[in-house]
Amino acid sequence: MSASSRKPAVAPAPRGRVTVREVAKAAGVSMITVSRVINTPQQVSPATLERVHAAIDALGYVPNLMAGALRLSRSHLVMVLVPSVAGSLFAGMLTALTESLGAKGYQLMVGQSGYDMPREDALLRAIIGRRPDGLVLTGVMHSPQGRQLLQASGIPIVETWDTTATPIDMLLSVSHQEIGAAVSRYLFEAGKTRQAVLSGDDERARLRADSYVRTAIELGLPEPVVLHLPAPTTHAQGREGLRALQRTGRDVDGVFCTSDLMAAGVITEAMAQGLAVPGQLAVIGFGDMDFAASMSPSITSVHVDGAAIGAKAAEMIAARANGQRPAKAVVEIGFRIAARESA
Amino acid sequence: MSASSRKPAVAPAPRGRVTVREVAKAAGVSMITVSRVINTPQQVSPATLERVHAAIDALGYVPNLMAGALRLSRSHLVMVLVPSVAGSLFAGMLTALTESLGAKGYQLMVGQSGYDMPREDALLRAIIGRRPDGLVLTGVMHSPQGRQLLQASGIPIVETWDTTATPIDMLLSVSHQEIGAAVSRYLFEAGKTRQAVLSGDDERARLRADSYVRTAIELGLPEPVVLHLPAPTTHAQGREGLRALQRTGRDVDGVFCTSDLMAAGVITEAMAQGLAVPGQLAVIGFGDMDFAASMSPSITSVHVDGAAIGAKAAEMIAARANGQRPAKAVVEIGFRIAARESA
DNA sequence: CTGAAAGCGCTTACAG
DNA sequence: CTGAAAGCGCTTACAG
Repeated sequence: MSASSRKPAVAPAPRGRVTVREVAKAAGVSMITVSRVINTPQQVSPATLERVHAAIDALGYVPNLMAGALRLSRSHLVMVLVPSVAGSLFAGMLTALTESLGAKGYQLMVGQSGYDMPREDALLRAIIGRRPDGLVLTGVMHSPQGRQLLQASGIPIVETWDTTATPIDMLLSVSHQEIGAAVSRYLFEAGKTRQAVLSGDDERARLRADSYVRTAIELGLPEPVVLHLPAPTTHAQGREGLRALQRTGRDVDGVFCTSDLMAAGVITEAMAQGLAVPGQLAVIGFGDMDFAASMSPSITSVHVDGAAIGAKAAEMIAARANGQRPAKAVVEIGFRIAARESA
Repeated sequence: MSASSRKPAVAPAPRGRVTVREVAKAAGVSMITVSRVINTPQQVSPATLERVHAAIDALGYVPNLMAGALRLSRSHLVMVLVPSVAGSLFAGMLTALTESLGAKGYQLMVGQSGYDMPREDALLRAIIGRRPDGLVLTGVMHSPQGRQLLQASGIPIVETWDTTATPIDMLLSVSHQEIGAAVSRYLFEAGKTRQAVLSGDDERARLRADSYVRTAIELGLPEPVVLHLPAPTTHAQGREGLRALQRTGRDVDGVFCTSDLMAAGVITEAMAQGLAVPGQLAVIGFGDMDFAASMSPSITSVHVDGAAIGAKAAEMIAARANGQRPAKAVVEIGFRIAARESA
């Protein structure tokens, strides 16, 4: 008895699912032809095309994309890691990514990383293990182990919403340091000299807050009061934050909030107390959420073009997947302060 | 020359990626043993374990999850389709799904469907093609083709955030009809008899709005004014919506907004006009977003427990993936009106 | 405790 | 225009 006549070494996977094999049998053609009908129909005669399509419809065949991906080493999958899908800060980027990638034949898989870039390998391995054709990271990866794992994977990677001199691969750079400095200067030019900052305790918000403080000092102002609050920051934290600021006994005439939701909370609290905004208290937010322009008073906010980040990231990854190197591996995204009523 | 001595029929996939083969060679063991080190380490001797781990680390090996999934017909992937990742209405569900599924060894893939359940096959085929171990749909699928494709796929499916007598598979039921009716009654009991509704133009918002209108009529009130606005609805639409309502010339003392963001906009506009809320105009929102409780006036809003939906969906899918049938294929989620200052 | 062989479902360069 | 065979990277029941 030859070895190959043994009972199959492995129990077959649960049958019943339709595969190319069943379609081929039903249409009276080979599996190759079925594959061609799906991928390169121009190579198939009209009559065959019709027979195979009929079989596909009759059997409800949907090709297994994982098998194809394995064969071709192309998953047509791009992953993006955001701190939280809850916050709307990255909504513009996610929408642009979905649409730009969709147009290029990729699907987007959204993962949540929490508010700090994960230092443990687990999440990274789960990502690399799926062999995405690209990976978009919100923030830059600092952990040497993480960087090495990603670099070794060969996956095209775009780090964004932050900046670094040593990107893993490609970078869509946003300088929170410049943002913090610009906000302090903006308030200073508006005559606000007693500055404070309500900051989320995540890495990038801290960068904005620290730079804001440094700049105020450079401008010769008293050192701003800083309050750190757990990210993701909320409207309620804005209200409570203003009260906490007041409890410090320091007189404050301008507050930078590292999110618009917090800024709205500060304004709500200020108005409830009868404080004039911006007269007695100027407020600047971050993110330029939809509601910032439409509130009363409208909220002055730092605008970062998330849609541009998404579109650009999609482009870079698609280019790389096609074997091209992008024109530039590092692109500056920039920001602007949308000046409105609150400051 | 035998057929098998021909040059390989297919160009090999881009090499250089580390596979079990390389690890096995480096550790001086078989591929099977490497697989065991990763999946069932208790079956491997300590000495071998150590050698293989050393090889894995040295080579930076990360197992290809797609290959494993293909072999085992288990992707450990669950997909969820939401109208938009931008809106925060589903944030609680997404967070709960991510966490509950993560604890069970699944990864969540978030897809955007737009504000109506897709009628075209394209998206559905992209989903089924990935062979997820479960699928969570925001809303119910009406299209017969879509229903059939999904049913035939054999993928455990949870429809939610809506209700139907004929679920494809499992259902976490939310009745927008009951919600609309409850809101109209709530306003009526608060003495508001000249009711209006600002509704998104998506399917579920329409259900709430229509039921609200019917209920007001049943209560003997004049037929409410209805304004439909493009989803996803915004703060700015709330402000403009109130003005549009006023332009109809109808006197209104209670408005149901099918999102909290719109409700906040209506309140902003009312206050800008010097209207007392809720005295002259009561406002009720939907979604019970974080900020609803913290604004001033705080916003009365319909609360649906999204986190419960996420956790329950994860549980149902995991049970089904383990071959169990869930205790109940249909579970009522319910809602409550969080009574606050605005109504 | 360790290994050989088969197969998950697909696709492509070559031959006819 | 159509088909045979090999192989993408992994895992498992059986044998030793």
